[in-house]
Amino acid sequence: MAIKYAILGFLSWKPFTGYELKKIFADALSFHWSGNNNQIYGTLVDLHRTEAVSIEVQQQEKYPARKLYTITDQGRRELRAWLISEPELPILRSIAHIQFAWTEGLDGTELDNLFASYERMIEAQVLMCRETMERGNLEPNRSAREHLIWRSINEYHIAFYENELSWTKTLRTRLKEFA
Amino acid sequence: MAIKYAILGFLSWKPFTGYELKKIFADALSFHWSGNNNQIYGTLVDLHRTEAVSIEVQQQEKYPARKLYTITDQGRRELRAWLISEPELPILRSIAHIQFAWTEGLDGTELDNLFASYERMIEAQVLMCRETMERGNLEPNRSAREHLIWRSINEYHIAFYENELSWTKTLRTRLKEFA
DNA sequence: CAAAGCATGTAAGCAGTTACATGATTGT
DNA sequence: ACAATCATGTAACTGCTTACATGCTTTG
Repeated sequence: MAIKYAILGFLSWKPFTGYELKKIFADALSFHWSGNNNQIYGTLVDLHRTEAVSIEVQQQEKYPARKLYTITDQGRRELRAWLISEPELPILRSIAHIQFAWTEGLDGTELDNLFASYERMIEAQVLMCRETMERGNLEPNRSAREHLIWRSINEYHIAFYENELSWTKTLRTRLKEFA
Repeated sequence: MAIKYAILGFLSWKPFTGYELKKIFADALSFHWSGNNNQIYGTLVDLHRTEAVSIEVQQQEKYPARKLYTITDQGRRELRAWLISEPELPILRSIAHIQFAWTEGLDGTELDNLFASYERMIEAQVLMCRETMERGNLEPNRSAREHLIWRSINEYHIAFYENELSWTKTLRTRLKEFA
């Protein structure tokens, strides 16, 4: 249940509504959830049930009422306990690599087409990441230390795709010898 | 349903039983499924229902009967169609990075402990990957081209964790300035 | 004598996704 | 007129995981 702590993290910065959190997750580079309602609204209900957050319902004239969630002391303690607990290993899953693994039956052109198509996708992804990052994806920025960490995490994400790209290019070049 | 094609891939190399496939997935570096029964036996039932594989039941004296699965022409066609289809983007999810993102409330020592613990985990993972790879994780090796692809995929996996390791070390060093 | 291996399969559950549902308001 | 934004929530589904269940055999 990591999304629980991702949400608690945002609320430890400042109060948000479910709708806002949903948008944050949908645009985020490094918070990898899709930002679907089920998970966010559900987790918020759960956090409220366990008294990790409190709710303030704000009536509005022109728009539907919004629920502003604020972290409680209990919530801060829970978050802190998680933060100092054993981290998890990162997970990498590359379906495309499985595709590549079983290409023995393809001829040179088919194989190169596959790699070319992959290269284009990764290239587009690198550009998208850069854009998202330059668009200055919202960030707490409460201290130089925090800023360094957030920038490093974002750069790591771009580097991941750039690395994938250069891997693909190298392999593709080397495969030309078999054409 | 990528595991379906991962299994079809292995069967396009040579026939296997469910039990063998399960072990293959459990030990594999680059086929990231846990190798749990539900998925493998279930997928095999499915592949048989759609006539992508045929079953030969082999009675044994001392051990339970085994079902040897062989790919059919239909199965080879399905696999081939998938192989030349649009690849998927690789997925990276690092719960630990979310942990790092919300450490503003930790003091220098707590933060360094967290990073140190992460560094140790990744180091262990790199070693494990190397071992798995050197133990010559089974590989079709039907041609120089195929061998190059498989080696590249394995090396990519190690490089992924090595890259994570150097990222962690760099960030950790830079964070010492804030201590 | 216990643990691991051979070999199959089932049950229960979590995490995450897309799509549906409502209904006013604002922008193109 | 149509789409998007604001704001909440629900339903149905996929993918994947751990754990359970059986029962014989081999190894430590």
